[in-house]
Amino acid sequence: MRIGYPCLNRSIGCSPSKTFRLASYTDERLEDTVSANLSCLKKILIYNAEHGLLFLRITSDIVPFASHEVCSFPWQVRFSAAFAELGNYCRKNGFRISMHPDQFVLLNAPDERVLARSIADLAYQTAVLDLMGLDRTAKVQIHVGGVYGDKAAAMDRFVKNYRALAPEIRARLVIENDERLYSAADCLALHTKTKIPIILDTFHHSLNNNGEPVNELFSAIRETWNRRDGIPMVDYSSQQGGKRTGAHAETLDPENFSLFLSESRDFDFDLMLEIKDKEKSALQALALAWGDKRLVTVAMPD
DNA sequence: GGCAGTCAAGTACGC
DNA sequence: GCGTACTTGACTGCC
Repeated sequence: MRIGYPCLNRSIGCSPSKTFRLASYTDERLEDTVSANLSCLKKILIYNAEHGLLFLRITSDIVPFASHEVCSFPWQVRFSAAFAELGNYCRKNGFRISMHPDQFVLLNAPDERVLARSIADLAYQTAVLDLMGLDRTAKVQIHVGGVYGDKAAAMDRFVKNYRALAPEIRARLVIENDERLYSAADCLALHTKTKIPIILDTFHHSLNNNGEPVNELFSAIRETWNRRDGIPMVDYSSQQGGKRTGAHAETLDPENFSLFLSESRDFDFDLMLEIKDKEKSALQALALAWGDKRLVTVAMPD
């Protein structure tokens, strides 16, 4: 088990998600922004190595507008050496890496223009991981998509569109259960037709489930990841008190987290903490998990 | 410098 | 029909 957090680090004084308005796009602006974002990403990786946080989700904004038609800059060529260096650092430190396109990426969209934009974005995120030279344990995670008034048809469309993807995208793509439309059971049904690995989001599962016993679910999910995909990834969060159901917690709930560790003790996975205070919660989680036989560590964290 | 409004993108849901 | 929410954070114009 490696423990990590998504996208941003609030302690180090830079953001890897710098962007700009579409209206102010220029090649120069893009080049400067990506350069700054990659330099910040390097700082995050160094921080993570120093603190024993070995799982990181790279922000989709690392190359702003990368999959947009406005983007005419050959960023893959310009930054190939920088991406390779970041990837080397990840491998050297035993990091697990993921990316998570946002809610606009819909592989089962009936509208072909939406589908085309979605595939372009998947190609971009796949290219980032490929440029970093990461093996296929580095994943791009998406939700199944919309229902469009006919769930069976929407799932069939997912299968069809998934099968038509380029092999390099399929090698990285994984699906995650969401809190309203597609449960873990729905994802497992899609797995039987596509062999796509499944990321379990435990918080979403608590809001949208079919009453599965935890052990059965972890067992089934584990079987969707083959050796080349690495051990499963799991997203963890908990409910923020006083906010709408489904709102992610601002800070780690130690009691809830310890219970989660205990309930999942028979299963190994890499764990992403989707808590709003980011690395702070991840460090707390690492401390709470300390001594857990699953934990991968490089050194005792500070 | 600080603030408020707005920002590429899609869908579903509650009012 | 419209506003809101989503992993939300970051940019921009105005004071």
